[in-house]
Amino acid sequence: MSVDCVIFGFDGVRLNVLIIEREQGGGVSALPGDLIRDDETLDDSANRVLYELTGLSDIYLKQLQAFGDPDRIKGLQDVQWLRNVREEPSARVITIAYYSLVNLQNFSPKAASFARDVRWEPVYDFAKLAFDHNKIVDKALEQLRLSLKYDPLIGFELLPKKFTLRQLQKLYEAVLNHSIDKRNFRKKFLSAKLLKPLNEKEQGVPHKPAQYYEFDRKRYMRIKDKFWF
Amino acid sequence: MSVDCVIFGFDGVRLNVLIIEREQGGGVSALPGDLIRDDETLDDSANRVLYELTGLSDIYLKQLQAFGDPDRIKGLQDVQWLRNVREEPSARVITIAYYSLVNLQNFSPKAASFARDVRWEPVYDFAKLAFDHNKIVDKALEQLRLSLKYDPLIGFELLPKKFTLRQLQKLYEAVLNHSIDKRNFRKKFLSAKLLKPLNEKEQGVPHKPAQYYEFDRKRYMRIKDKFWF
DNA sequence: ACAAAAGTGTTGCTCTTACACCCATGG
DNA sequence: CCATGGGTGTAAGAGCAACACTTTTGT
Repeated sequence: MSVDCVIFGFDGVRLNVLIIEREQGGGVSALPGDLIRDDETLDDSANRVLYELTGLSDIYLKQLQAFGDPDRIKGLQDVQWLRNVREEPSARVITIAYYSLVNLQNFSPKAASFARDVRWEPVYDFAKLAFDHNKIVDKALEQLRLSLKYDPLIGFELLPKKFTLRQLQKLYEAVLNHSIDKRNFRKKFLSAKLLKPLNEKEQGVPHKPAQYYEFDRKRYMRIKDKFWF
Repeated sequence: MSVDCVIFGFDGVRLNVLIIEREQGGGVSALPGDLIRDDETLDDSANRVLYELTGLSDIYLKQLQAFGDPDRIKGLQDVQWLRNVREEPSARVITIAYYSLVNLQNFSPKAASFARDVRWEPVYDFAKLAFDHNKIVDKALEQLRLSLKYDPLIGFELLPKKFTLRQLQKLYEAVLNHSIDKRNFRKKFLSAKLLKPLNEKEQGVPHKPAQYYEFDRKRYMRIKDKFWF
């Protein structure tokens, strides 16, 4: 049994996914993932694997779902790679997928273990990944959209502490993949009172400087039930 | 690795869950579940296990999530039972939970394999189940409520082919666990045009007989996107 | 001066909620 | 005739979508 992690990162313009490149077997790209140990919970396992391969920690990972098609590890390149790395290369592997969102600037992943490289790839176009990892990314993206629609919290995970309304909107547009009316967007967030305006504005920008805000976590805690029921 | 199935059934008044009682180890109650075979998909596995233990088939099972706490099978009675039934009784077992909804009248479960009894238990009060199965039921119920709120389809799975608006409303009230205004409820469903009125009314009831309806699946297919986005 | 993004209100529409009475049937 | 649930409309408020112009800054 294994875990695989879909880590979404936002760079201010595009939504990205964290991809590793494997040492062995021709450098195929894949999601960070590895076998689960016998004595750890699933959540712990996901955190450990992510840390071992990319150096990232302190990321809140949410379980997505299990993928267990017996043929999911039967691709030619996949079989080759497994022969190099696993004790029982043809054993059936069910994987539990996790996903998370981070502000890309705050994390600098470093390849380790059997990863020879780690990088951010834009979600809307990237190449074939190992196993059924493309399917897993699709599912994670679908889940991400749903969550964002029904609960704004995860959106704030992707942004720096201080951010402008424009940044927040760009994020929504990148995830939902469609444009949003500026006035309506602002109205919605400002009336929800989830944002604390700071005494600070953008500097050195060639246009009217924007107000900085931060997320009001306490206020969110008080009203979050509303978003779900 | 195993699968466990949470099957919800509606009897017209209350929401129930399908529970089996095990042959060995003092007749502990549990969800229908068993080990996954090496050559089957997770979905196939869930269907097979449900069939083997209860005789039920042709039920659309949806994956809920994986449960993998290493301590989940360490209860005293659980360990005893595993010793009787499993080759490696102390091996770590991750389980993939599935859930589904059925009209209780249409299915008559029959205990088989290591189940010595199968029965429906009301969701809102039942005793301790084996392993972490109570936690699984809670999670499944939470998921069921969310689904029902955002997509009416699954509600119809729980009802007979012909049903009255009252039955439909009772179902919603049982699942969501709160009462709903009759007029608003009817308005909502009738204006969505998801119901086809039949040329048939209730008979022999000691009050004004109610109109029977059936679910308009074609119409649903045309407009279902609306419910999700 | 120009380019670029910030910031700001109103209107019509749709959806949701709250609420009370008469009707048809069986016993 | 009584008990039981079936069936019906309206009004107020909330939330959502569409839409255009002025302001501030750097170059």
